[in-house]
Amino acid sequence: MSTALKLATWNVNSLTVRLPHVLDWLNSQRPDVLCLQETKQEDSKFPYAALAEAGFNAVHNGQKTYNGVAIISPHPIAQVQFDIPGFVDAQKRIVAATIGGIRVVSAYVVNGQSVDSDKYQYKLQWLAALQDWLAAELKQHDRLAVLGDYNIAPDDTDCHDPAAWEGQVLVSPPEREAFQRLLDLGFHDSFRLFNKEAGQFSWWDYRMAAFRRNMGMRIDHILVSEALRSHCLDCIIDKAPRKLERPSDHTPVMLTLGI
DNA sequence: ATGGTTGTTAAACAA
Repeated sequence: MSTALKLATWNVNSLTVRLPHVLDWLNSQRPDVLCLQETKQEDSKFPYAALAEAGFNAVHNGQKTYNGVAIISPHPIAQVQFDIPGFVDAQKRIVAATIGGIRVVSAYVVNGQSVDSDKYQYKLQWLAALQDWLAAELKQHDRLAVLGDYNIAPDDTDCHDPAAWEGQVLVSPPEREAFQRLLDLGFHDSFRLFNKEAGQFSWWDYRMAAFRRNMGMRIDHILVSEALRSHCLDCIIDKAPRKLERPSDHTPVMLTLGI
């Protein structure tokens, strides 16, 4: 007898603004795990009560104005970890927890702004720290899923116009190599287990009617450990929330596991 | 066309 578990990730670009969308989505999809990024609020502002009303527990690692990550689940949330251990970072980009025997990480990878920026160097350093930490996590947790906004389009098929973006942040070779090093730890890009088509995106810039023209990137990912790979049943990008009034610029990605 | 939009917070900064 097996149970279906639904694990999702969504960069909401301000939970203050997007809470109605998130509550509607939680109520319609009833995921077992929803990881959020860019909540952009201090923990004192996080809507624990509204989520509890809908039947969900939550843990949040937030800060004012920027960043902020959360894990939401109807199940008990245990062994909560904030930030990357041993990596000094003023920015709130990681929360991890164990839910239903699965180790779950909600990650908001640094954007990097442009390849000649100090923020890009921070991005590469941050990714190196993430890799070291995930290597250690894998040793403790066979069933590990790392969900989030990676701010990396792993392949040219994940970018609407590879020629125009060549060498830029989100697609530059050093970032893609960092992403590959995560896969080399033993992770799988769960979306690509099911869908090899180009033009499947999770983020579209607000400008230039990019969503309508499908000028996007696939930068939100659900990486799963080897032990979870054979349990993956489906992974989809749900474009419906991106079509709503006042949407986030990202839309949810959701993995279904048969456990 | 080196543009455009959104969010936070009050003129930029980040994405």
